[in-house]
Amino acid sequence: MPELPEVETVARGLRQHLVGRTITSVEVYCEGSIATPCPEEFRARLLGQQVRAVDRRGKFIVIGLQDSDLLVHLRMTGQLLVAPADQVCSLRHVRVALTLGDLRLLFNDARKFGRMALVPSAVEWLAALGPEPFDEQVTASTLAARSRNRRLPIKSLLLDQRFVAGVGNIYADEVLHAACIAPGRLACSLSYAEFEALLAALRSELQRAIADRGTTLSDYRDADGQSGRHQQALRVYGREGQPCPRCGRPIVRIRLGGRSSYHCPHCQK
DNA sequence: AACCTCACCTGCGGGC
DNA sequence: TGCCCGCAGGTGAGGT
Repeated sequence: MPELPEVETVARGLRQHLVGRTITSVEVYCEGSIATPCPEEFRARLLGQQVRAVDRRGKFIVIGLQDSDLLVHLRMTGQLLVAPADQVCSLRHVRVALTLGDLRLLFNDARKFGRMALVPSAVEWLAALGPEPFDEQVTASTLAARSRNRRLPIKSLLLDQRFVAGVGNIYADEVLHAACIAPGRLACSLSYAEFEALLAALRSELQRAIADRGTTLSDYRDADGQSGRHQQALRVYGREGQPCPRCGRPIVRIRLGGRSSYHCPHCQK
């Protein structure tokens, strides 16, 4: 579920609480939630490490330690929550818990899709990820060039984390609506002007969602357990049958790449 | 190589 | 009330 704006919000909250603290205990309740290394090594290597920084890359949270990086991907239902270490925990799906002095960092994840990975270098581990949408090197020209031979729906390309990092199903639909582009259009068929509109929409939609601290449809919470408020600003996602905010005609849901896609067939061409 | 589908899990809401 | 079905924001393995 969490996409770039939600992960950014979580990372900011974690940064505030965790930077400078030292990991004093590690509890792994679900071994499958650790991608690498093995749980024993994961625990041993984390103990005593001080948190240097907390960042985001695409949909990954990067917790920078002294000699390694702890990566967290929340996938659909993952949450990273900070709570007082002495507080009784009422969460039902805690997979990993780290104690840092008098704080506890809880990785809660109902569907067990999320993963933690302790790696020597986040930059190397995430090298295959595409550029951040706010990176200056991303321009309408570079997007157009990289789409030239791509005969797949533009929405599918937006969801490909190697194309740009951080876009998921909700914001892909919102961005395409803002840019007046139909989700099923083949990527190679977009004009230069459409790539300009797409990039502008990508940046403004993500920025607005970050300002709203993300979209909460069900599970998403920030590091302090708070919901986002961008769900009220969504224009198409989840709004099948409701009027398009731009032209008033009904929003339509289609199936694209196995996922629900919401769009306005009248004003998205 | 490029693209598509499905499996991975669990929970929840709607229909019967 | 309770059961069953379909659906869910992400990703990558495997098939075409």
